[in-house]
Order: sequence, then structure tokens, then C-alpha cells
Amino acid sequence: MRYEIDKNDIILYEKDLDLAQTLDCGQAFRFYKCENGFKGFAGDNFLHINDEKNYFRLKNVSEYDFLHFFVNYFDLNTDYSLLKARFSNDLTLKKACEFAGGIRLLRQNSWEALCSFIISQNNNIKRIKGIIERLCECFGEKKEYGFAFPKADKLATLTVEDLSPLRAGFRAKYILDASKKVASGEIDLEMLEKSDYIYAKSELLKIVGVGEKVANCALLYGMYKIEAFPVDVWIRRVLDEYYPDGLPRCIDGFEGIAQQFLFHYIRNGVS
DNA sequence: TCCCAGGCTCTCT
DNA sequence: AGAGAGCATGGG
Repeated sequence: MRYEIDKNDIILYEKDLDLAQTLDCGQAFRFYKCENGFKGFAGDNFLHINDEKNYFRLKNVSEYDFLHFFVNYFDLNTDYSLLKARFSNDLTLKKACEFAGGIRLLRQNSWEALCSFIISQNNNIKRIKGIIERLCECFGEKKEYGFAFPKADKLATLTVEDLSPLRAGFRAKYILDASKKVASGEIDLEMLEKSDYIYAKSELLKIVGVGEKVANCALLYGMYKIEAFPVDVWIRRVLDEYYPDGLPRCIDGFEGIAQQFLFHYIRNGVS
């Protein structure tokens, strides 16, 4: 990773990054494609990032915000070439890495990730994005370029009826239970971010509507616990088809990132 | 019309 | 502990 400052923009040189593969692959739900890039919220920070072929342009981003937020958000201090080389000891993963070499794991806000993946259950990505968009419009703080993701304390004051405009269906009560437990401090996300994977997961599982899969997503995308390996219907197919005897050792310690490659590959790359 | 979607809860064995 | 129905909503 290398960067330069160009007036109000940051110019980013990073070969292991593809915007569509990273921002529009079902790990984050608040980005939308525009002319030659993506626009959307990374946590509370609105971002317009363009792919200029040889570099990326982060529009209207200060060096301070880049170094203190976006470097972490895009996981730019991790060497994905090295990871892909490791993964390529396994044939299926090798294909997945070749198919979508520009995937990166986004280090998202823990509350947003938890809430988003509660909404994701038994749902499709298009509708998930719609529900989250309405959630932000209805209850998020108004920003210059849109609405931030609503805080847990705000949602904790609401009822299922209040959430009806979201058309989230049976997930509305789950959103509220998570909001109440987080807002009250019964579940302390900041503390869990520093805790180990096993303990953090056991805490998240106390939320009604959070099971193995949603917990693992919150841990992976919201707390960067990369040993988390969320198994959804797609990854279930990968496991059944390619790994009936278990996952390869070359992903040890990086299971969640490998999962991200496999997820994209099975959904888009296998005929 | 039926089936499915980045699942979970509840109930019945 | 393991299997199966039901759950809201919308797209194919």
C-alpha cells in the first residue's frame, strides 16, 4: 500500500483491491455503484471512491481520516498477496483467489455489522440493502450525504410497530432485542472486541435472533476475529462439494478471509 | 403458483 | 441432540 495526497483527495495504490469484489459482495450493505467507483457509508464516514485503473481516488478524504480510519477499514496493513499465496496450497481456494483476487475483508463497526447480519438471515442481499437503507433513513442521524447507521440506544427506544416501515418481517423483534441488550450494556461490544473469539461468540448468542451464523458474521466483519468462519447456505455447498473431510490447514488462523474468497467464488465463479 | 434468500426459534421426539 | 415447521417479505 502506498498513498499520495492530491488536493482534497487521497490517491491510493493497492494492487490487491477490487471495489466491486470488496464493497458489493455481501459483507457491507451500504455501498452503491456509481460511474467508475462506489459511494456509501463506511461506518459514520461517507466515502466516494473511484477506480482510476492504476490507482484509487478517495474523494474529499483528509490524510488524517485516511490514516486513522480508512487504512483500518480497508485492512490495508494486511498483505493479501501473502494470504492468497498461502491459500493457493489448496486447489479450490487457488481457483477462488484467481477468480476474485481483489477481495479484502472490511473492518466494520461492530454494532452495524451485528445489526446488519441479524437482518441478513433467511434473506437476499438486494432486500437486505433495502431494509438497511430504510433503517438508516428512518432512525439514523442525518449527515451531509445521507444518513448514518442508527445507534443502538436510539433503536432501543422503539417498538416493533415503529420498525414496520422497514418491512423487515420477523427480524424486527430481533433488531430490538439486540438494540436493548447493547444499549443497556448487558452486551458490551467494545469489550467483546478485545475478548477472545469463544467468549465473544457466547455473549452474542444471548441475543434473540442471533445464532451461529449471524454471530460469526458479527465477529468476523465487525470485530475482525478472522478465525470466525460463517457457514451459510452457500458455504454449506462449498463444504459439501469440496471439503467433505474438513477445511485445509493452509487457512488456519485466517479462516474468515478464506471464507470470503470461497463465498464469492461459489456464488459468482462456479458455472 | 411455488421456491428461495449470507437462519433462528420453538416444538416434538 | 437432532429433525422439522413456521416465520415476513419480495424476486425469479
